[in-house]
Amino acid sequence: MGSKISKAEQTARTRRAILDHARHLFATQGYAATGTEEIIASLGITRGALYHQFGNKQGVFRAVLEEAFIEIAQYIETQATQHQASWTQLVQGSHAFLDIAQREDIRRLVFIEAPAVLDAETLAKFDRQYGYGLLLEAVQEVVDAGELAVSEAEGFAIMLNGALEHLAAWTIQADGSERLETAKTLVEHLLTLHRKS
Amino acid sequence: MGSKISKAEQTARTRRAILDHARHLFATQGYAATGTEEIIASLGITRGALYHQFGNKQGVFRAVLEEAFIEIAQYIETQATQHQASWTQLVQGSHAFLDIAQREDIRRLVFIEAPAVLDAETLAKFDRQYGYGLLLEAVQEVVDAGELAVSEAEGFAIMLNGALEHLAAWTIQADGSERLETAKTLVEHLLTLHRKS
DNA sequence: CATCAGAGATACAATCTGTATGTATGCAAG
DNA sequence: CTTGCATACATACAGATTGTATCTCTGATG
Repeated sequence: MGSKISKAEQTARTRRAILDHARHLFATQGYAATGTEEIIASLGITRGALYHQFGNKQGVFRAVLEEAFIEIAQYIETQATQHQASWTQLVQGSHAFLDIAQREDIRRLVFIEAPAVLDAETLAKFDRQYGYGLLLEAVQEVVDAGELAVSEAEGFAIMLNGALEHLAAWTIQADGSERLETAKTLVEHLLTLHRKS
Repeated sequence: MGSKISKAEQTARTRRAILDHARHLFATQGYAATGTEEIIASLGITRGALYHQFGNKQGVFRAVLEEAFIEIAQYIETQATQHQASWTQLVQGSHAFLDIAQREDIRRLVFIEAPAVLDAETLAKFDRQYGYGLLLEAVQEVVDAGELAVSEAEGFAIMLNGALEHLAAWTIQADGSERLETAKTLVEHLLTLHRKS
């Protein structure tokens, strides 16, 4: 009958409220230190709604993490596709990764909490879809273009991925953008050294 | 007076038993999924002993982790010091890292669980003492010897560290030693490219 | 040998997750 | 329109788990 909001709208609002608050808590306190009670506090709902929408606490984290991953992938995609050459896309994509990883919440969720909270399989799926998978594609294209002298594209992409991740963590430990610039220089230099002459 | 064992011996046995069992459980099930009750089960003691020796569950993990870190550092140290040249030490040390990281328990404890369980400060201390800190020293020596063309030794060490860590995880995902050999080749190639001509 | 400190056991309080059950309402079919 | 039902959510409860407080026992020590 005549009601304020539709059922789908209700669901959407509830999920959004939970996801937003849970993300903030997971990113600031960590997964283990955040209770389901705390997540729904001051949202005007009970734990029943949370369990109905997400199944369990891990389900909430999985949903939160996927949104974080999507943000990463979208940002990098946006930055990289502003260039034509596969080489430039790889370099700019790497820089974009370092930029987006400056965000504390993303780093904490994706690199600190996620590996311990989710099983390897689920995490690998996300990583293939939004993380390492995209990097590998970018590397492969440069290799196919004959501009990168690497024997094993997969291993090289893994190596680059690890380098980027740790550099990102390093840049946050100090304030100012000096380290971020240093990191970008180091990565670009590393890629250049592997460039086919 | 005349008793079976001394007090110090008693403490040592208790701690060792807890550390061994806890390490196995933390490494196979993860920290969160392992209860203190489960840790002391079949050790002939109660949770009281565990809390007396380690304060809390996190204290047990911290002790377990430190032992794992020490094993890593010792193995790498042993392998690296078999060579004289700082350059060779860096290369062989990197290879040694990949070797020791093949052990599933070490990888799980140090790279998956530790970042989520311990606070950043504690983890950083361990890393400086047994992990990244030693790598940085090795890099610095090569730089000082004028054989490495890097502007920022610290950043380069971080980058190398990340590359090694992810490569190690990658080599375990498949069986056989092909990936391990590939990883070693990739790292050595990376270092060689940065070598001062 | 008398005392004390350390090791460990026991019992309890406080959380916290997940589930089972109950209720109201949007929505679709007749 | 009304009847029926599935969905969304609330409530109450069971089970498990961490940490602490208290008590006991026994080496170590002067």
